[in-house]
Amino acid sequence: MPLTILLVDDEPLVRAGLRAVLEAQPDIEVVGEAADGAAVIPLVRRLRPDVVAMDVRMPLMDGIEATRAVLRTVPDPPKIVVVTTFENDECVYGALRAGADGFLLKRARPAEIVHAMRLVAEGDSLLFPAAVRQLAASYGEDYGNAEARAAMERAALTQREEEVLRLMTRGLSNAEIADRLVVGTETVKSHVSSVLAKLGARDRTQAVITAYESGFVSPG
Amino acid sequence: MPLTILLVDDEPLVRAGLRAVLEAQPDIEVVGEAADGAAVIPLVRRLRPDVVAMDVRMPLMDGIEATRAVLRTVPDPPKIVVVTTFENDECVYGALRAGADGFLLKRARPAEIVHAMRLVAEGDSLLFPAAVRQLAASYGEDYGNAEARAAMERAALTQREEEVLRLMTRGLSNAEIADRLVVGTETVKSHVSSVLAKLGARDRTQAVITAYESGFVSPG
DNA sequence: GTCCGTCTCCCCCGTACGGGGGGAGACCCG
DNA sequence: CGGGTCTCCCCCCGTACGGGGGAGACGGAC
Repeated sequence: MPLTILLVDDEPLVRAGLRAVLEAQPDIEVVGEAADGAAVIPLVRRLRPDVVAMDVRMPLMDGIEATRAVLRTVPDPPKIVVVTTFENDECVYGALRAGADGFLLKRARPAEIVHAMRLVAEGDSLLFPAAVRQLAASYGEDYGNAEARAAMERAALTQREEEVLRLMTRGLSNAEIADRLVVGTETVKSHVSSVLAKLGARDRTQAVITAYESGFVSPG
Repeated sequence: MPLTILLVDDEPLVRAGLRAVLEAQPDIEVVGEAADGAAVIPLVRRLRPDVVAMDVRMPLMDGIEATRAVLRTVPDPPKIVVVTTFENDECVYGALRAGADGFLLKRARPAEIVHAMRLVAEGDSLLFPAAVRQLAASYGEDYGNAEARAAMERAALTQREEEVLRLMTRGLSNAEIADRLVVGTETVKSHVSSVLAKLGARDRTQAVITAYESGFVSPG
């Protein structure tokens, strides 16, 4: 039986290209296409492809959400290969974390694309060699959401404010932070207020989110 | 001039082993050793090694903190190779994010270790091939803080609760969530309350933190 | 049929939170 | 010296938040 593949990409041109490349192989069959992540789950359920080639950047639901959704909701889910244009696309990382089995550059040569699909279908996770270095490099840059990182930089928090923010990201209340820093709660409140103002956050939750998104603190 | 290396590992045996392997090479010189991350910065400043071989798990200051510290405080910092025992060591990921240039398994063959040091010194980031797959697999497992992940699993949130939590992690208020889900704010409050109860969180901020730490949502 | 879980909505109530002010001492730097 | 920044403290005040408790509707499980 052939290797069945579902293509998910908002650009018809890309889908056509992938289809052409893949269907040139006698043992590979493109069983369906979707233009957005939102449409993926029912298609996967119905078509039960071996592999989903998933674009990361799509209008309604991006590849990361879609990957997560498929893996959570579909029993015995297909392998998922994330397809992207840029080697250092920050989304790739999120997709891998969401459970993608590999990723692939759009500019890869046809033979490489075919090879990647076969490898993944066989259960091999892969990180495309040319991109591994870029991926590693992006780690070095202290990965994070670009806007959030910009917000953190613009913020230019003082030492004390950074300290307070860090404690906020541990889930401490103002009173607890005051206790920890051996200052009054009113002092903490004033620090918190300037942190919120500088980060453009409405409340401490948004500030903590920005801290995570910017890489100011990292999960784990 | 030789390739200079600083060894950082809490186990003398491991340091001895690395030293033996590396110094067998005529062009490699181990210029120093440290037993803990806390001692690294002054040593790096004084010895100015080309590469630091850094254990991830150490008593006082772990390899992640140490890596971050070195890269932040030392001008023109050395390359840092993270050394670990386990392929799926969760710390590895954090170290890479902290700016490590590569990682290496302790069980690697001597030739591989030497090769890795040379590669990194030449400016090549590397992810050791045998470990790449493991790393990718660990992505699939949805990397995150173990306790937080356990908390998320124990929580067993309903579909709606997950949805609400996801919107909380976008920084939305109860009213905004209600608006988004087209339900009443009281409904949202009730969902939020059960999310907090299930996650053992005191407030929405702590819930969002757990969500990030567990990998329920990922920065980026 | 009954039971249970989920989703929905409602009430009251206390408080931690956050906004908006003002003010004071310490420090560095031009 | 004055200006700026950082730090800390205090006030009032409104409200979003979270706890507690209750309840109807739907669905699936038994």
